[in-house]
Amino acid sequence: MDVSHILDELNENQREAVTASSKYVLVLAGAGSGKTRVLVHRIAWLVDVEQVASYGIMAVTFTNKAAAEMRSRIEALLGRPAGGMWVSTFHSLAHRMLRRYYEEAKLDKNFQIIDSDDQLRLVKRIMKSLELDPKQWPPRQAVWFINEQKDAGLRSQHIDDSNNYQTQILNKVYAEYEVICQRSAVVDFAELLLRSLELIRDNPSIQDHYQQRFKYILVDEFQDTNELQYAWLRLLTGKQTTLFAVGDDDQSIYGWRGAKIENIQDFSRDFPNSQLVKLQQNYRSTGNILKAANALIEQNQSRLGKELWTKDDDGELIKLFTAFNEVDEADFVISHIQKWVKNKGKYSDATILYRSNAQSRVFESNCIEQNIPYRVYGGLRFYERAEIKDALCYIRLTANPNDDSSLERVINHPPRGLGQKTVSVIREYARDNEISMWHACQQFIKGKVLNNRATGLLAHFIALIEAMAISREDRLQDHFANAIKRSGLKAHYTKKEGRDKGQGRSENLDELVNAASEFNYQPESEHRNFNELTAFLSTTALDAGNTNKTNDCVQMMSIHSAKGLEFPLVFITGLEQGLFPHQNSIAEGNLEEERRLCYVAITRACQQLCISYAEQRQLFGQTKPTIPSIFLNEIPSELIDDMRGHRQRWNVTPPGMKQKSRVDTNATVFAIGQLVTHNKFGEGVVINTEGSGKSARINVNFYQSGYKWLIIHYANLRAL
DNA sequence: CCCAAGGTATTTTTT
DNA sequence: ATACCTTGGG
Repeated sequence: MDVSHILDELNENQREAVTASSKYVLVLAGAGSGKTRVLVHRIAWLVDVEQVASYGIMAVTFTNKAAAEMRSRIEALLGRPAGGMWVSTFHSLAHRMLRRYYEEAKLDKNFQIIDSDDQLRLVKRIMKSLELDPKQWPPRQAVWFINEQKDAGLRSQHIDDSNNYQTQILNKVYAEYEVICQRSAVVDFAELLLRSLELIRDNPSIQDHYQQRFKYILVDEFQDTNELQYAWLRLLTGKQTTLFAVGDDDQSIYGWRGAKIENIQDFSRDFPNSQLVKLQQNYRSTGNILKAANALIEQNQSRLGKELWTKDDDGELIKLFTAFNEVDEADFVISHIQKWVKNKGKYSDATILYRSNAQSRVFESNCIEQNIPYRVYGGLRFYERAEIKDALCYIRLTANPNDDSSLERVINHPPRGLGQKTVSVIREYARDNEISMWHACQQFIKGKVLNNRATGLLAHFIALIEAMAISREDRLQDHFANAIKRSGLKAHYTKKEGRDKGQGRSENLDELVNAASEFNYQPESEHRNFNELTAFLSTTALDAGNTNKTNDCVQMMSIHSAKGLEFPLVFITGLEQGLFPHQNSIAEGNLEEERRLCYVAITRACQQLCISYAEQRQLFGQTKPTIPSIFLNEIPSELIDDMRGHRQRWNVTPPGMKQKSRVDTNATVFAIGQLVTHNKFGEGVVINTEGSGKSARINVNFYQSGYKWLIIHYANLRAL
């Protein structure tokens, strides 16, 4: 058999991983070392060489994007569709199992998935009905508690709260939440995993079925698995199962949402006689970038140990820019990008990374002023938009009217006279009688419990949903168009928000109909056991529709969202104590995860890496001096080109600072960044100005005596 | 039912 | 600074 197409383009270690014969294999794949390539080639090896049926292979990822990429690369390498192979996210796989065995999982046939926004709303309502003061008991904290318990595999009944009042209260919310979800026939994200874990664990025949079927399980980004996902994998890994896990402990940056770095660290203990393969040759970055990354991550104590190397040259030094403030920092970054573009490059070569999303503002306004195309990643996704969720809640009700969560959202939206009072009567009645709100509504209409007006309005609402439900048998797009039309949402938004904004919402609703018409329903494979409507609704919950337009523009994103990506030119900004590493992480003692985050950031760069910090930064409305990040000290200075010395000082007002930096006074006009001299304090740099006329003040960072606020009128400053 | 005023928090994100 | 949420008055 000719295996050259699978092995030819691999290095020695990659081949070892792809052809490994051990039952349990852990591949420690450094950044840019060909991790996905190894997974894809491994699967091709199994199918083409070891003659494993596609049907017997399961590949698990965390994101839909990764799953889609993996599947398409597998099919490209095999030269045919990988039918029967399960290549999906944890949640999507769990979901498939639950649709297949909904009865054993004790779920309604038409159960729906709620997203984190729905979950928060639901928890808020429950806490309100339990009369918990939201100031004392923040709903977000309760959501966090519930998800944390589920991720640990615990139901409310398993939790010992006898010694802790706070746990008692939170667990009471959890218990009530479980009841409402079950009655509403909805499951949240963590529930998908927990429910399918319980399904496999409590039904030996089902466990046996999956263990017989999937003899080859492959896991991507293994360092990001949480306790529940790990337990789920172990339940599926039977005596005959081959488990192939790929990950990088140095890139574990999701500890804060439950990822257990221990899962990768303890792999060899939990899976005896496992084979460890390290991929350390990097195909992405220059030598200097890798040296910096290696030196930084070496400061972490708990590591499996790995050092990246490249056949590539050292390349350029890492540029370090010390900015006066965040505006100056943005100006440096953007002008540097301009230079890059003038030379040879494209805008899309460049990415600006930051620790927290709020930092994007300054870069954005600079781009706007200079007419530079840019794109910020990580905003609201399509299916999370309010108007889309509104429409989907109507549609969800047509599939499953018992969904209280959806009913609450739309019963009076757009307003139809069913205000808080009426809704709370319905809610209480449903709760007391242990029925869904939909059933409560029906009983209210028959029983005339409410006054005539409310009864009539309620009957009207019920009739509306029922009328929408009739079109359920139509083509998906017609069903959607009908529901949207009858809901009155478009008119509502146009009236409330005026033409421009309302029109945007209206267009989004049309886009939803489009999405329905383009939906690829696959009853033979992916959507077996799903009807078309349920399949679509599940997709909207599990795959929130990332719009990936690749125009030529500068990209801005948090370091977390940059994981897995690479760019020729990378800026890491805001390297200041408290910002990066973040204050909260320092306080929680999570410095190692912050350092891994910095490692991820550095290893995104292919050719040129620029890092920067500001000497003072505005945060929460206050400008404060900063301390440079300790990570700067951990990068060897011989790798750094410190631009502080040889960057030209401003002799014109930098763009974007015309308003803020100039002061209207008869005295000299000073720009931020300008060098000035003072009779007593000597030379310094203008940091900020404030006020106007004779009371105008100026903030100068003097080289000798530090920061001073001076009244311009009296200070007698001279520009240099 | 809508709007304005005031209080509060403000890391990172996928499913 | 600012965005989000609750609350009170019209």
